[in-house]
Amino acid sequence: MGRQPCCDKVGLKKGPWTAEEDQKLISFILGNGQCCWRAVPKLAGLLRCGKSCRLRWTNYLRPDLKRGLLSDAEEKLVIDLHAQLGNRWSKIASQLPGRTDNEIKNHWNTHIKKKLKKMGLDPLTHKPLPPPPPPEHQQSPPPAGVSPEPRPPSPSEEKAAPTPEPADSDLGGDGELLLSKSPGFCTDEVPMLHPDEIMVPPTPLPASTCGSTGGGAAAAVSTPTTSYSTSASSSSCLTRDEDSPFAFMDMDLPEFVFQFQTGLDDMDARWRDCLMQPLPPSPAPPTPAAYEDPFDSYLLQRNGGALFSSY
DNA sequence: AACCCGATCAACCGCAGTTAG
DNA sequence: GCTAACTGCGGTTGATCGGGT
Repeated sequence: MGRQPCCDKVGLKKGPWTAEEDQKLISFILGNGQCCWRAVPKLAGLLRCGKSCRLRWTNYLRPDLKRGLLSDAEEKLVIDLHAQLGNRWSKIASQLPGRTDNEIKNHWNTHIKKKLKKMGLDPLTHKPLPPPPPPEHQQSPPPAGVSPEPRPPSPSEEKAAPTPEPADSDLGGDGELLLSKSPGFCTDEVPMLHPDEIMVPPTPLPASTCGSTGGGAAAAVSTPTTSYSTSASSSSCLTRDEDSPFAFMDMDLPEFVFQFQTGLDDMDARWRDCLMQPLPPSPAPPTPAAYEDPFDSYLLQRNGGALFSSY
């Protein structure tokens, strides 16, 4: 006999996560570290399967995530990596600190694919597309031995796309990626997280500073998922990329960021404490004025008016 | 104002490899 | 060594949003 089932699928919740669920998950992981996802839902009091918890954490709640559109450099890197790795999104994501495989996959499918096609490149092979066939009323079958290109590949074809096998040797040798030695955080090598390893967001700056610092990394954090529109007012001058309080991890740090370093430990404790607080029975939406404390203000801005994101 | 449609992205599904019993 | 659960990955789906008509 093997192990116990990871989760009995009966009675488990599906669909978008609520703020309360997020808080429970964050609190649990902050308090206990990241381990055995199977046990997480039970211990955290969530009616989710461990898989769902892991996904939510790695794709959305993880504090080191850099949100927002990929920069040009990142996009170039993704294209470069895809040319060598194919659809190995997790491998590609591991070369882009703060990005998830899901995010890159989505970006590829929604942006990069189109760009490459516009440029006349096959997104699968990264080679020039054959010229489009002259328009015909009825497409006649291609001659024997001739591939009816171009056409969108079926999923199975895409899966079997000519992925240059990098021999999975960490791209060493000739196939070594110049950019693969980035010392950044690897998303598919997520270390065990402990509360004191969680980066703490710096105090937000007033909205008036947006754009003037060139960073504004902490000015506001949208909580996407089901609610990224809710924080529009507080983050209107920022891109989502800039929204993340953790976005500075691999960026040129705006000077003001360093001003917060000294108080970081204290903030860490408060971040944790705040997250560990049980939700009030019926949280009254606080008014912005009620949060004169920078940290509370951060939470307020992050979630567009609530300590935790409104859904 | 209402509707349509394309774009976006969080979340789910299912598979494969790994590992515990 | 076998079986079944666990974990991670890639593909796909569906809800939501915003722009156009």
